[in-house]
Amino acid sequence: MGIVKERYKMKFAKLSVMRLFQYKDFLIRAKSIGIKNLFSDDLAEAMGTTSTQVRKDFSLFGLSGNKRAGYNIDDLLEQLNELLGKNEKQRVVIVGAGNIGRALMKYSGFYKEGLEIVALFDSDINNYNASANPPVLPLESLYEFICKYKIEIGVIAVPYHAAQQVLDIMILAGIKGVMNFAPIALKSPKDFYINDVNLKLELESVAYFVKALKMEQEEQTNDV
Amino acid sequence: MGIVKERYKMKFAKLSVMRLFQYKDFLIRAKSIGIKNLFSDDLAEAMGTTSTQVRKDFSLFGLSGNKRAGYNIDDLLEQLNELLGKNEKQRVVIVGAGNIGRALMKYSGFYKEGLEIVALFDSDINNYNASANPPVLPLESLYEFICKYKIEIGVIAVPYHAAQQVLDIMILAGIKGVMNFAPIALKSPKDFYINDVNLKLELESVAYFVKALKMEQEEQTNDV
DNA sequence: TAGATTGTTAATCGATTAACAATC
DNA sequence: TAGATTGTTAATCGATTAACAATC
Repeated sequence: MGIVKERYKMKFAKLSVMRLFQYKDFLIRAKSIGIKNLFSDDLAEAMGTTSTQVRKDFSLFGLSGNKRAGYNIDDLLEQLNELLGKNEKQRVVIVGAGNIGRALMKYSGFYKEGLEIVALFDSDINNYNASANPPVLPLESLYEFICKYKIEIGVIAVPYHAAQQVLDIMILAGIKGVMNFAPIALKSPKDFYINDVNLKLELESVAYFVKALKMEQEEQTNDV
Repeated sequence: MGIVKERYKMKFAKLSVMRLFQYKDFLIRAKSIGIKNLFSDDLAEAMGTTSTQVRKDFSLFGLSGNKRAGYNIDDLLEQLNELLGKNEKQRVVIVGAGNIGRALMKYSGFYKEGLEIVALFDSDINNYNASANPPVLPLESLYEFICKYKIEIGVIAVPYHAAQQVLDIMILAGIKGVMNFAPIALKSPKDFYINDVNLKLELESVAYFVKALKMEQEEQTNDV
């Protein structure tokens, strides 16, 4: 138990943690088609990374394999589940029932990862649907709901001018971390985790690098 | 002209480029309320970063200010527009007319950044709508459409089992870079840019760090 | 001028990659 | 055993941060 706790460190990079979740997803699929063991090479190939990266990640989190047979999928999955928290379910609320909010809501894979989206909240009365699963509730009931069900994770999928307000309510009600889609630098206490996801910037960066690629190719052509 | 070309380098990190787009958005808003000049400190504050970071980013891309008056918004915007390509419009196709595809489609801010979403494609006949703006077209017409309009940027918002197929068509038709929402390591030529966005992993990582925060706090309590 | 700010160089930090010893 | 694989240490790479000279 002490060892497990020891492993939970904030210092771990988001990217390492995300890769762990990816390994886990792949292992589940591999297991479902009857595979029992895997080498770091196999995992690396499937994920588009290197075997060194895989072993480094595992080593960082204290996951170990076997020098002859690689990694036993059952063992690894058990450790990953404990580490990534499949066992204790974590409940999530989504604020904003637009396309982004709905996209996450519809994703069915969270439940088996220990995440449960328990409700959406919206300010538009036309979107309310208390009997849906998950229900879409009025924004006014957000604070009470979070308190009542002791929710700790939130998703902010509202327009940017409403985001800080929503976050403030969440913080007050006891949420400990959010995924934020609003394009704004939110203010929060330092023991609060914010993961900003800005889809506009992600697409714009693609446009930039496509242009950069073209420039490079033109330059090479000119050099000849 | 040579100088501008020189600035377009693949080596620049995605994060720096994304920050440039953010600076630009903020500058546009600042300008719209009548501000003429800004210090790196002001920009940093608005973006939740540091003035050193701002100046470093600018320096990297050859953007300069003034030791007394900071940065002139008009000048800076002009340079950023040239650098980030507001001038030559780039057209984008989105494949997958689900919630993610629609979320991007509905976003109205792309046009003024030089990006134009010209069409969505879907395999479900119920989603077709050729007269919408942008139109939703059958997947079968993707290849022809890309060729005809010389599209260079794509968004892959389809289920993971269809993603590689869609990408292969895109590559064949002349697309140079994509934003990929499918949770799969796509294969592509090396002069092709892929920006993977995995919303599931982003949310799961929040769950992890919330748990990690709690563990740390418990540990501190125990230490007393 | 004195003070404030930029722009750059150097230092630090962190993540990835390479090298390789251990060992099954 | 010989060969293959893990796990770790060291090297590299890249990005952020600190320090500070230049200068308006």
